[in-house]
Amino acid sequence: MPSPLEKARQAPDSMKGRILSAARKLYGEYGFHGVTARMIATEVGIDVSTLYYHWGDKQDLYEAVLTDLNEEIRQKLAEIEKIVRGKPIDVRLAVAIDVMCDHLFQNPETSNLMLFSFFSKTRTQSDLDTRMTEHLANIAVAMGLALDKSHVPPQANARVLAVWNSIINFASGENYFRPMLHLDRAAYLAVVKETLKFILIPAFTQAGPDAQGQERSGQGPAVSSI
Amino acid sequence: MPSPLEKARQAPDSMKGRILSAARKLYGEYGFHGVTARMIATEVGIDVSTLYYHWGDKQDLYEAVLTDLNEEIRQKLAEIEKIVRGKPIDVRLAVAIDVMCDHLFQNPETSNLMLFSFFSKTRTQSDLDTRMTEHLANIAVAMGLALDKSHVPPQANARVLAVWNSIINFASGENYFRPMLHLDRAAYLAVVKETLKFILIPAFTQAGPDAQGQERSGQGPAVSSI
DNA sequence: AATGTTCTCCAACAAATGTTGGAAACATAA
DNA sequence: TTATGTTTCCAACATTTGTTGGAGAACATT
Repeated sequence: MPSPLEKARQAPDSMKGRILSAARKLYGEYGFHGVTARMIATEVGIDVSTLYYHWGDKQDLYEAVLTDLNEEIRQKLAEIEKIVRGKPIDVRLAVAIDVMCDHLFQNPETSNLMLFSFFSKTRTQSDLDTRMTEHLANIAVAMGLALDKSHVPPQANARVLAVWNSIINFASGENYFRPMLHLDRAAYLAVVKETLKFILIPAFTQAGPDAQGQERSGQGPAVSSI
Repeated sequence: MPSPLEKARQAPDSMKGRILSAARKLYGEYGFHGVTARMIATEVGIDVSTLYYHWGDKQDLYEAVLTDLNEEIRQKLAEIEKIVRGKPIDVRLAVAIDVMCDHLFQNPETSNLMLFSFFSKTRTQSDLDTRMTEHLANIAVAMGLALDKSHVPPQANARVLAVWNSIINFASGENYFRPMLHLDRAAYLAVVKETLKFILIPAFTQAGPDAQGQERSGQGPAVSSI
């Protein structure tokens, strides 16, 4: 029998897995409070009590969705890191932007769920929180903003967050932004990638590849411990 | 009697105004579906039916909140534009970041409400949508990314969106990000401002003040019609 | 004081929602 | 076949939620 510890990543054809992915889709669209147990059951095509049979209460299911989400992100980041290891920072950023955009545009609920976690009040502290800290630390080290995963200065984390958020914003906001730009999906995706590279790459390359974190133009204190 | 058209910006001490600001705070924290009419009434300290007496149904009240929000943003942008008119782009950005951050950190629900509008599915098309397009066009022209408010290329709008979103993300995400960075409010605000300047200014200054929109490093197609 | 208007609350209703008990359907093994 | 365990659904429950009617208080105007 499978390890009882692998709670995440249900077999997608099992009933439990089908419920999980329907819940994920709906929670991503409407947020926790915007989704009812019956909505999820209808999406799967089952009775609502079957849902309770497999996944305790609504909160448990939501946490399971977040755990699943976290695992997906971890995998994607590892995949990117494998591609860009050792490359210069501008290439790293360009590849990360391309790969993450492609992925997030194919899984629109992913970025939505992250944003809901970031910006809505939740009563219970979620699992995603601590995992997110890990992801950020890994990226910071990979980008050369910190030397040690366990000692990442706040400035470095903040820069990683800025990059991260920029990317997921455009993915999450497609329904809102794309009509404003009058673009079809493909054109929107292309413009987003181009814009992200335009915004993000100069910040990390301007001072030269070995001077990341150096302060320029005298705005605010310099990042010290890098 | 006051003009019936000034629906937004209620007198803050009137009952209608008190309800509006309580609703605004709560909708900003929990989103539309996360807030009940009774929560708003309790926050104000009145009975729920009094709320209905003043503001039709829950949806009407939410739309009123968005209209109010929009007016506040318009005012703030106008105020910024007055300060920075004619200044070079790096100064414009630095001032805009400082002023907007100060404002958003004092009114945390503002950025939350915008993000909810951007990223959650809403059944009814809101007023904020069209206003947001106007704001973006104004900023694009002010930043020199477009010559004419009515002809802003999608690339220019996308760049403005990237700047805009970066700012409101840090404000909205304070509850989530600040514990991750282990900073108090003041330090967080300082790091955010520094980070935003680090990320945003180089993109618009690197190629020189008269070359905004020029493509660099060969990523993607150039912005043509600027 | 009398009267009309505005405001506020109490109580209630219908619908929606989270949740559960139990019976049927299904599978599996003896 | 029977016996046993698993899965699914039907029906119902208690609570929450959006919403309204009506009675009284507060207030203004005569």
